[in-house]
Amino acid sequence: MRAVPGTPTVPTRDRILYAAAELLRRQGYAGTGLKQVASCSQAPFGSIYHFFPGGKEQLADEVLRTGGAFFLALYRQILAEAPSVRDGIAAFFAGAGETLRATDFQDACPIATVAGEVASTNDALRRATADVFESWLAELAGDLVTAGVAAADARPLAFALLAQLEGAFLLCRALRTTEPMDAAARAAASLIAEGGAR
Amino acid sequence: MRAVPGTPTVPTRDRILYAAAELLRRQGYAGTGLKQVASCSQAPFGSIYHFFPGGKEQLADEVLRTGGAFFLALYRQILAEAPSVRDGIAAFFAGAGETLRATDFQDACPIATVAGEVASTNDALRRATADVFESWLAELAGDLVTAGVAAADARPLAFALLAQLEGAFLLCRALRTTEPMDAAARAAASLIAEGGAR
DNA sequence: GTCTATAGAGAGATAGAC
DNA sequence: GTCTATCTCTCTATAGAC
Repeated sequence: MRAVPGTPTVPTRDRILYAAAELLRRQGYAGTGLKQVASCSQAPFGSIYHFFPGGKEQLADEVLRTGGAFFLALYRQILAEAPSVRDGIAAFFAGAGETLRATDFQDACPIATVAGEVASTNDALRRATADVFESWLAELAGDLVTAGVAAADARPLAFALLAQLEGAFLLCRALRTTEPMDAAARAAASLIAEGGAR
Repeated sequence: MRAVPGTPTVPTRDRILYAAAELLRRQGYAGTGLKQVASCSQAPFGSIYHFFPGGKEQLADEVLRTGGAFFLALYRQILAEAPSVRDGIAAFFAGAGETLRATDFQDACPIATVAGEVASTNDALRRATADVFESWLAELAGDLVTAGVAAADARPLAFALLAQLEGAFLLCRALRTTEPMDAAARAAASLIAEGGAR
């Protein structure tokens, strides 16, 4: 592809990855076709197989892992700007609700929809989602320990907070309200306080 | 169909509904084919369109609503056998974890996988999932009020408990552990106690 | 590397015999 | 009501020209 001088061009591979990420998170794995990925990314169909020889599964695997890493980076950024871990997590829940509203309830968790679909149908992709969830959990549990939560309590509390977030994402998308996310945010704050975090 | 004398026969329509429910909850909407439903229910393919003239969408709609009603009945039964609302909800979370283990992490929420898929892609089915979630929420919030939770707090608390359950279902299926459900159960108990329920 | 055409399988849906 | 055959469409994947 020839770029207009001075216009930075997004590489084809990245365009494919980005378009696939959007489609997968909204429509799921089985519901997203590679033809649709090609048209949305403005890439020729053959390029998908050029850059992802493993086909749909390889593409989805990379989408899940890079999407998971991106979401983790977002979390880290929000926490870095917050005065405390408690406030940071509260800000993260608030931001999730705002994003839902701003995107007409389309942009929620980048991997949840696919995770539900592949958990019992595709073990390679199931592992990808498990790796991502584990990476989030480890980060969150570490932050909770930093905030003063007892080491033995940090992992269960992190699981509860992550479950609260994921469940609220699903309910908000289904009901088209942020009421569940608001309730989840309050519950999360309560659980964190109960856990003894500063 | 001719039944062996003395052998009660499950009606074809019910067999289709039941098989579709199992497949949809494991594989999702786009991932489940009507041919597969026909073979799993031991029904001829044409019978699907005979009993469900609206095709796949009508079938899925009925599956979601009847599955939701069945799950609600299960919840009611567990609560009826428990000495208190608190104990009943705890028993429900415990039962969810046992079912996950007993079914190799396949039987979780009857509608969550489809709910995630259709939230942004099929408004009729999205409404079906929303109606089911709302029915569960209303029941749960009512029980919390009965247990002594202030009326204004019951609905947010019910949302948080439902989100806790749904998020834990997803994490358990992805990670193939009941650790998230155990953590969710503890968190739920803590939230209920905080809310002032007996 | 880019792009098109097509193979081969499987989907949802329908028609019509029995 | 039961069951089969088939239509049309779309999917993943591949081959091969440029």
